Amino acid sequence: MFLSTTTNNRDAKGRVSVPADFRAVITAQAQGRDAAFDGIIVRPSFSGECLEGGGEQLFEAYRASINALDYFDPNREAMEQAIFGESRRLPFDSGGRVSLPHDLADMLGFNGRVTFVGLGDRFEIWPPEVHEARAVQMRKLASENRHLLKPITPVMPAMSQKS
Amino acid sequence: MFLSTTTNNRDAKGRVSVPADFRAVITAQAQGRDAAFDGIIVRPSFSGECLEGGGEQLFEAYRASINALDYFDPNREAMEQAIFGESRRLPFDSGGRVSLPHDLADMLGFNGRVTFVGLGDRFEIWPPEVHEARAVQMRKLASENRHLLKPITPVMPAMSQKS
DNA sequence: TTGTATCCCATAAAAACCCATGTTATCCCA
DNA sequence: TGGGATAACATGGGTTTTTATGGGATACAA
Repeated sequence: MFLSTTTNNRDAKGRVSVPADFRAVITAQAQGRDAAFDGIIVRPSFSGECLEGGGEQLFEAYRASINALDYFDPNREAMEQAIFGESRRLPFDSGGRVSLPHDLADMLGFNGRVTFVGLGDRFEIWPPEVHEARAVQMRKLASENRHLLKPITPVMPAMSQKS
Repeated sequence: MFLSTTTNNRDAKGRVSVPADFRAVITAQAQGRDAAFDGIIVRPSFSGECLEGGGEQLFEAYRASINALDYFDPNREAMEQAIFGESRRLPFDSGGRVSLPHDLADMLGFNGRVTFVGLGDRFEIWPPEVHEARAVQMRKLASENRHLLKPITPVMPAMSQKS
């Protein structure tokens, strides 16, 4: 599960460190599957304001979801284009960095620093200022609607007490 | 189940001992799941006055709850941001401590001592003075409204006492 | 060449790890 | 039931490892 928010530098070569715990999540996902690719996959979000990213697992999930659509459904083609056509593999270098292509950086307005936001199954990459402004709003909205969150912690399966 | 209230020191390195019985709860939860992570996860509460924390189980429950929201519900994005984006994994060291990041400590006003309050499925972390003041009010409010508590003690299935 | 991507090495700061100690709680046994 | 032995816990400090980050050297393509 991707958690927390981290802001890292994007250097002159376009390289950015992927937060270590994100890397750990991806590496863990990579176990238990053929998993050749060591890196992240990103694509412009539907809103166009940020990049959406994850490991190969996330995009496998998208594939399964898209495969559930009818083969000749025009929406399917649109999804295929938007999800698969627009995404990029960004391999880790030896230090756990990826290089964020210039065209994507330009599109999103990255200038020096980028913010990784963990969102459970996936993460997003934002220009720090844009994210900060948005986070304030989201926090407010979430707080106002927190009743939507059902605290559904499962009852534990008979915790075995030792004698 | 997280129970009781404990106040521990936060040392110069930002380390705080998680109460031993809280650790026991988390360890017990960690059995019976893949459970790689050994530690707690915390995030600023909606009120912003304290940290809310729990084991990975709590946040899995949040995930399930959030997944139940419609994919394009703006509330869902807000929840993802507020819950996942703002939370942090705090791994235990060998002595059962976590290090409480400076930015969170500053945000909440921790200066040396922190209070863990068990709340059943989760716990909260407060500056001791703030918690103490609040506890008085809560106690009063709870007392005034104690009629809301249904007497739910289940009828015990004839507990067989020997001797 | 010139720009771009990849690989390797260096480093300061932060995080994780290891060991030590006083104090409290728990156990055991007479 | 008293009290000493034992274990568990909270806490401190030093050391090692990771992490984020920079820069140079190399390979490739436009």
